Amino acid sequence: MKFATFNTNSIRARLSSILDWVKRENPDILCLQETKVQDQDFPVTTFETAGYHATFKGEKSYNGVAIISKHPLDHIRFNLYNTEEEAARFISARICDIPVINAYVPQGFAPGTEKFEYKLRWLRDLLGYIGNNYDPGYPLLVAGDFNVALEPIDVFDPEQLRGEVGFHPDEQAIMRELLDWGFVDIFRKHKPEGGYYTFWDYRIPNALKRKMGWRIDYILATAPLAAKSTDVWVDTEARMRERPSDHTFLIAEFDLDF
DNA sequence: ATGGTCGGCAACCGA
Repeated sequence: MKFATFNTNSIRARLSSILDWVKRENPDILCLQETKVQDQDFPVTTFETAGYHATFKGEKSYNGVAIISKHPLDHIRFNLYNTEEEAARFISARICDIPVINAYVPQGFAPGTEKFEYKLRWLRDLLGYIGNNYDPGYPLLVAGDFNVALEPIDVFDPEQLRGEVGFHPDEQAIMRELLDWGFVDIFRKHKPEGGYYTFWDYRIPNALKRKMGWRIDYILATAPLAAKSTDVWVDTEARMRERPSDHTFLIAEFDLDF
């Protein structure tokens, strides 16, 4: 079973590249973030024509998440909270009896701001939601853009970046709590060494070439599923050549019959 | 060479 996650930074702007990638890589499940499209405009038929099911929750201009799957999705949930007005950052579904959560964690702007507090609150609420609804002894996959790098080896310049948004101890503490609840960071399991990134800031010129990246996208799995992961990689080659996103595809392979 | 990121969406906001 091939599982992937990608922050699109507009699914409409990169639809043809994403479709090419899907046809080439043939993932079973693909979690997308920052689709930036309202539900009535989501390119659902494009994915259906390619042989995929799709579930999505979007809003105008910002955020937006989707799960694309070769296999039917059920038990679909669109909200982290039980409110109508929340941002489109959470979507979950069950695929072949495996629960999947796709999250787009708030970016946080800068420590000490209201946006940063919102990010911390959202992460805590995600942790609380998972703790209240799942059991670490059973299969669960959580993927997405967490906008938090955990360890010094996960950013290009830990000394300079320490304390900045995305590499701040308050965010890392909640991420660690989430992992300690019962997740394995699948990338770290297979690649214990550093220097692998999933995000390069557009605002840094030639950030990819200069290796000025961050590992802020994750595929997390509870122990019974993590035991079945066989490989993980970041698809830097296919980083949307003609229209690069600031993120890359992150892919994990599981020894599961799908 | 005298600038130097994107996308959405229509002026700037968010990343």
